[in-house]
Amino acid sequence: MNVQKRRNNELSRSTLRRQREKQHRVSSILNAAEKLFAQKGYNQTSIEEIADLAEVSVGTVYIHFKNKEDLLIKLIHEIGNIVSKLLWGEFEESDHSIQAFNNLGQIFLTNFCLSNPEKNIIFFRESVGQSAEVEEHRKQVIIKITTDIKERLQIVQQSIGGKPIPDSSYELLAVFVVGMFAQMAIYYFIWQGKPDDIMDISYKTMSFLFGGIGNLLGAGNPH
Amino acid sequence: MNVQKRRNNELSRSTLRRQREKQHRVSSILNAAEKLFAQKGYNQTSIEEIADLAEVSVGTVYIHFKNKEDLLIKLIHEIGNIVSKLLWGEFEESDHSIQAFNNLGQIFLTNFCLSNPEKNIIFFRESVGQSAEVEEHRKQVIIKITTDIKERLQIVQQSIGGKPIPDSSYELLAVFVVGMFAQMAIYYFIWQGKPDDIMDISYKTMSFLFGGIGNLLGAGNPH
Amino acid sequence: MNVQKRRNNELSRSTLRRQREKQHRVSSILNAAEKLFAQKGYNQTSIEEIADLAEVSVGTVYIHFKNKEDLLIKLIHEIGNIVSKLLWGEFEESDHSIQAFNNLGQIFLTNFCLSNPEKNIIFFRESVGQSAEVEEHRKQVIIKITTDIKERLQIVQQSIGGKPIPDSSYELLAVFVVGMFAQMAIYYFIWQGKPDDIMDISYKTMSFLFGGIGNLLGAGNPH
Amino acid sequence: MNVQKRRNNELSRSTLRRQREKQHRVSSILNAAEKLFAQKGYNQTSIEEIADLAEVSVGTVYIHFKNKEDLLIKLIHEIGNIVSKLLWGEFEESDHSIQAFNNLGQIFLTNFCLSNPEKNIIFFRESVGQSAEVEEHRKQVIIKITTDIKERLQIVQQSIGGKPIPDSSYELLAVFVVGMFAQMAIYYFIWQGKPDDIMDISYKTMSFLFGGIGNLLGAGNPH
DNA sequence: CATGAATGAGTCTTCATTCAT
DNA sequence: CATGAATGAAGACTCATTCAT
Repeated sequence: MNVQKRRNNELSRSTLRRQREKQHRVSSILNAAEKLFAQKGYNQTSIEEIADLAEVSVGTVYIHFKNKEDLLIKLIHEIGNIVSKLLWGEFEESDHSIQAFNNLGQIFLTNFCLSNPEKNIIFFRESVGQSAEVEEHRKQVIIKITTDIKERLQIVQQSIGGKPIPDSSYELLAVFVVGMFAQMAIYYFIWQGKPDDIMDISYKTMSFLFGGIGNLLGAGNPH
Repeated sequence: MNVQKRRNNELSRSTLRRQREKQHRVSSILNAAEKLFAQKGYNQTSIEEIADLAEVSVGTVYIHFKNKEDLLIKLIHEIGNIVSKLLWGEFEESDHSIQAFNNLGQIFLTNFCLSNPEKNIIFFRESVGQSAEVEEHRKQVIIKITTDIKERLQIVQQSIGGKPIPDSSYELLAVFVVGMFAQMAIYYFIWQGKPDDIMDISYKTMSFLFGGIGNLLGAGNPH
Repeated sequence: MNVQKRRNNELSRSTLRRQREKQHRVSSILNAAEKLFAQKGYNQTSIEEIADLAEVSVGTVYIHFKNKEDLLIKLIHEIGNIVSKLLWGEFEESDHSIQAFNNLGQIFLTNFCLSNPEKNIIFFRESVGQSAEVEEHRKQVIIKITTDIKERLQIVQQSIGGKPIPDSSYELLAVFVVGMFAQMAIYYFIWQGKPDDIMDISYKTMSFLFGGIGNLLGAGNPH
Repeated sequence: MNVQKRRNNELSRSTLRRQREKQHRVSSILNAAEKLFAQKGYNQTSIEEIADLAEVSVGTVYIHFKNKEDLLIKLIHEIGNIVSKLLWGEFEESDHSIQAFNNLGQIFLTNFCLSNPEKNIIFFRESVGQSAEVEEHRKQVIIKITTDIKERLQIVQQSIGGKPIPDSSYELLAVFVVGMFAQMAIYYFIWQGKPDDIMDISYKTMSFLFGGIGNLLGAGNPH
């Protein structure tokens, strides 16, 4: 093995290591930001605190993120992706029946709100009322989720052979669903410690939803 | 009219005028704060800007309000009272029937969200994600509204002779209602300019609600 | 008694009352200022607090005193006069002997430092390090006291027939005396609660002084 | 010299330079504060002015000092150390005889009051009557100096074989010495430009002191 | 790429002083 | 004279961002 080759190998190894380290650094910073934003609030958290908790320097934060806002925006999208995967990962593999919806509520409440209290706080509280830039990204993520729900509702409706209704009604329904779950996330998981019985709430939520959807879609009682 | 009497009248007039002026100043400041918080955002608005718009000095703001936070908190409670009066003023004079609920949605969307876009923005966006103090007051107001809705739901349920259900179910229902309307306020009135047809949305919302409530309360189809 | 006379009488009475009230108001304000300056410090006391404690309005303070500084300056001169009367009132009626000095130390420590802790604090702490204006007045008062002491020392020296020494030596002696008592006022009465035995300290102070003066004036042992 | 070694040297040099620069910045700021506090007064000096004079930014001042008060406190301790070194540096190397005290007065007046007019003003005027925090540190420094003097007096007394006297008498003596010199610092060096003849004053001061101490310690006439 | 000291614009807040009533 | 609400200049302090090493 000649010197050139050895060098190449070394570069290769070190490049990989650097990429790993870089990825690790970015994660550290995001995790630190998430923890502190949730704990102390976005405005009350300084970049220095984030850097300290992530065990990097202030300058390093600015290598990987444009500015403080950018940290929040990245967290918003990260959380949006997690929620999307959580909700649709299972759903896509299902029969797209109306019953498949049954699980989504419980998954959101258990696997998101309960399991990720800090993400919950950031998405439903700390990312609201900051700058126009942050608001824009939050809006995109929520509209994405709303649209996803709307499309699934349409699929389900078609699968059960319901009569066609205007697109705007599906949108409205999706807005309702998002609002209901957002409010539960705030009311039960941020303001109160956590609800007594998630399963019960989840069941009742679905019961409410089916009744409402059934009435709105004019498909009679969906069970 | 003798001198004594005239003097009394003069005192009375000047006292009244002072009170009017004081009230006017407080209102000016709150209006200016409301306008600027909605327009530029709470964090991006300085006390000096508020004072300028209200045509008072910076010091005067601090005579009537403890600090910047206090302005936001006062606005939150003011908006909470407005919403309460709007919703329950009419309802109390009604027969408390399930149909009386019909109007509430439309009133909220038309007389609050549409008529007071700045109050809407402040309550559903700018007052979120600030300090713990602000959050506490926002929480109080929303819990108040939620509790009010819960109690009305119970009254209506009793009036139609439905079978008794747990208190927590009414609370859950109220949380749903608040979440649905909050999300409509944000989605249709802050993010989009305004919905095409408020009447239609309002009608569909109630249809959804009746279906959902009916299903959840197990009272069969309420119509 | 005709109307005119009655009126005159009334005016006279009311004028007297007014003067009494005015004097009372000025005293109230000065007392309030003294108490608060000593308690919270000059810089940490606001005119509003002084007005509140004196049970007058903020505006009234400014009728009787040019500004906040003026309050402190008036207090400085008031205290200066009290100290002067305390020290020289008795001394003037004495035989101006060296023994007459004996009492002065004890009078200062007991009748000023111990009896007027607030005046002590204001004169030796709160009136120092403020503005050039305040400093100027404090300087005047202390130089007045220093000069008084110097003159008495000269009188005593003459009365015991000591040999003449330069004027500057008397001044130096007076500076020492002022410094010693000022430091006792601070050290024992402000920093420590109060000394264990004022009589003992007073006695030793005089013993020290007599020894020092005797040595400096070259008059041998003064007893 | 190989590369490795050069690199080490470079690191060493840059680290040293940084330390020098940091030390230099802290000194610049303290010097600027000292000059301005003495010239305009503590209250009349703004942080911005200090930063300007020190040729650093406002933020840099806050990197090295907690707040404005902290600047004054650091100056107080710095001055306290300078005075201590000035007084005891020479004394410790002496025979601890009563004559060794002779120089201390002159050293203080010449090498402190006359040579450091700004430090003199800060210690005896500007650091008085500010906040409780500042007062506490001033108290500590003066008590330290008083205790040092007291201990030296005891040593000298023992060295000349005087009869034992209570500890409190030494303390009182030390308080006198501090008070006399403090008052000279203020009277002659702050209020008057400077005394005509420091040597003469210094000589007389010691003469006074010896007489007073002699009398108080009951050791007879010390010459 | 990493560091972290330096920057300085930006803001809230205070409070002595004024003046219309 | 008395009042006390209004004034607004002044200043301490923060912290996101930069950049020389």
